[in-house]
Amino acid sequence: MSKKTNTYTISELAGEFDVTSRALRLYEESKLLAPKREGTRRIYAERDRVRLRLVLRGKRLGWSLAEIRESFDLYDSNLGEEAQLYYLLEKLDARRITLETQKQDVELALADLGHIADNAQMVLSSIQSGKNKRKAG
Amino acid sequence: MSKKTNTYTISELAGEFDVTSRALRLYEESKLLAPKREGTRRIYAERDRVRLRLVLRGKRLGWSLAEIRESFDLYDSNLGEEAQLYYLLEKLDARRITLETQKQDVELALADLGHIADNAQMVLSSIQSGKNKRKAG
DNA sequence: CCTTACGTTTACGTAAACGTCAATTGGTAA
DNA sequence: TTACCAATTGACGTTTACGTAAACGTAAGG
Repeated sequence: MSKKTNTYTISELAGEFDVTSRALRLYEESKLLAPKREGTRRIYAERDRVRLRLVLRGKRLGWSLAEIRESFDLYDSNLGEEAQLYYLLEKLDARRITLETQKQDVELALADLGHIADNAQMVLSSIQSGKNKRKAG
Repeated sequence: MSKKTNTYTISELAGEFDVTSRALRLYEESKLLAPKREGTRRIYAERDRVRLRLVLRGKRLGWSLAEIRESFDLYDSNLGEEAQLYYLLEKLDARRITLETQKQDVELALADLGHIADNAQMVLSSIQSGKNKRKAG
């Protein structure tokens, strides 16, 4: 059984995720990606694709590149010493709290949209019933 | 029964929501707030507080001030003509879709955090049981 | 060999969202 | 009146997240 060693050029990866090559280079400079090199050219592996997926998810959540980097650090964090574990758990909890808040915010925003949409639907159907009356009359 | 006509100065409002006065002036310039004036001074009413609350919620969701403005426009939109209603419903649906995506993203991020935390907890408790053994031995 | 496509680094530009003065004004307490 | 405080406008600075252009390398195809 051979490992899957799919690789991608910068433009392939950029195309697949609909970002620019410039962005990928920036993410690398920001320590979010670490493609191998073939001479001077970047060679992206599956690991980088996974990372990129996480980067874009972070962006959709409104995180800065630095915050995304921190989230990677949490994931890769060294679980050696007890103090470090407590520190990690603290940071995880802080993130969890803001995510829970964000979750509520999303729910509220969705509810608001729903109310507006309901209202619009009502107005719309009253307009259309008016048309039907004129047709029938 | 008299209307509640609570008003606030800029620093009161800024203090309550933990933003700077500069930010409030920027939000006004961005048409997100519209406080009355008493001479040259800004007088914020309940309506502005509500708006500000929504602004901050939008920010927590990662929206730009322009996007927040758009959301206000959706809310205040004129429901006069049929075409406008369809337009409105389209925009509402677009927002709903990105919010649903964001909701999933939040869930995924929370799940990831949970896995890391679980792992850390396991390592931590194994460290602590090691201590107990040494204590007992 | 020449062109074309794709990639590289370096450098500068830009829009958004404020922060940070500075100079000034208006109201109030002493 | 004077002194002070909060507030105002205006201008400039800053950070983030890229966009954009210049100048160059490399490999493939005609």
